[in-house]
Amino acid sequence: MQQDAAKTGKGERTKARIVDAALVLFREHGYDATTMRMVAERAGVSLGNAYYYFKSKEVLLQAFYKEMHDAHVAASQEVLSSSNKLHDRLLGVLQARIDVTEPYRRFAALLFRQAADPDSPLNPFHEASRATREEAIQLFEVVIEGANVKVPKDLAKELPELLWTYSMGIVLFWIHDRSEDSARTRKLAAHTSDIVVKLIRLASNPLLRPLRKRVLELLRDFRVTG
Amino acid sequence: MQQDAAKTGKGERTKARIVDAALVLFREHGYDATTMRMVAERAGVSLGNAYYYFKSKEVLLQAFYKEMHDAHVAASQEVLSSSNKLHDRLLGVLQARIDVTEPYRRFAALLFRQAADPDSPLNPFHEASRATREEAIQLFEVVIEGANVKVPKDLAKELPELLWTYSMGIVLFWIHDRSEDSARTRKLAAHTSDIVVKLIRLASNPLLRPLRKRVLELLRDFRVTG
DNA sequence: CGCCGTTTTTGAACATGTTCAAGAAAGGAA
DNA sequence: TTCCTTTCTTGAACATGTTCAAAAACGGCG
Repeated sequence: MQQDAAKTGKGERTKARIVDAALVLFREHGYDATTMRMVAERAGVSLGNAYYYFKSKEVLLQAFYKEMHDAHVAASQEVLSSSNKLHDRLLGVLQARIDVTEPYRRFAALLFRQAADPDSPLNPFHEASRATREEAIQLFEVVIEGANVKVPKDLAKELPELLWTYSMGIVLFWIHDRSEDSARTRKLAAHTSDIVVKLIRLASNPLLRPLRKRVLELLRDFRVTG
Repeated sequence: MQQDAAKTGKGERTKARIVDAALVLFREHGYDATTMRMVAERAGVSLGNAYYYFKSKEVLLQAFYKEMHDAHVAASQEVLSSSNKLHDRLLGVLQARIDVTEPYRRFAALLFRQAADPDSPLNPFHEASRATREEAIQLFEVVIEGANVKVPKDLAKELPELLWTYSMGIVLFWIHDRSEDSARTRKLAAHTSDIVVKLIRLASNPLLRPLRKRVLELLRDFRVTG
């Protein structure tokens, strides 16, 4: 059962070639300027063949996001393995994302373009992208687990997703941020992550259990994600 | 200087015909299913002529949004002229929007699709749509002005835009809401508007002035809109 | 009216995402 | 090997947003 490229199913290899071509071209010319014909040609297949493997140009983006996410996780490792302070870890992960995705700001905008369409399979809240989303949320699980904070069980259960949602808010701001090196977004992340950490500490106070319960229930009831 | 249709500049009339055709077709078939050729034909002009007046299909949407907004304002009048309770007024306006735009939920999704693109002229945060945005914000000015609440000056200045932002959040939720008659969004609006009103009261407390100042400053610093 | 610059209109052409019928290749069963 | 089914591949065609050069209509001016 060897996994040699030569042995891998032919289809698999063709598919990989198409993704690779798309990634290079997306990076080089951006999404809009990259045509499916360019992708097909670079991959050495016919136009129709590209569509045999990818139902639309849009789904080719998923490969790009996956790659960005992997890079983000890798870039997050440094902070996550060097500090156990919640604020450092949270802010570090947010900054890592900016660092990694900075050159591809316009792609992030596309992500939100899709996010707005309830029927798009790329919508991060959509069922079809559950896997991708859960992987992203997992990163925030790690952020919390490795931090020296005690959060009550009920909150702990929801916290990763809450932080992910918060981070999506940062991304949304970042998309519109025209400042040099995304300086404004970095500032926003620093400010708000501080507040978020304080809120978590506050919410963990046993005295606030009833209020916390009510708020968490509300959030659960109106959760957007499947 | 009579404004007879017959006397209005020829260009104006053609332009109006195109908009009218677009509105009817958008309503009937939706945005995607309406082609520029259909619009042109219905308007009785050539395809190229439609593009002479409207740079793209997208900008034709603006006319649609304008119409929806006007309908929303009209539908809001009832509550606004019958109650001076802040909560009733705020929730009433939110509900009016749901009532009015319910049949066009998919259009709202398009709005956010554009909102995600920082360069789109339809982006509600964009400079180009400042007029539209300010008109929408104005509605919330009325909501506050007619309510029997005293808010400190510094907060009062920002409040309309804050409420507008909040209402955009409700819209974002609504886009993904598949429940019958948008029931979930209505519930969300009821819950959150209550909280919002309480927060406004709380924030107006003179004792909280320093905190309020800090938060408002933060908001001003990181305002997304122009 | 006849001329000229501007505005409006047209129809054809183009670019590109997507579909599809038909053929080629691959992989087994007999 | 031969035949059949499934998988893969192709190239042409289609739909539609958009552009553009040229023609037509318009509006004043002499």
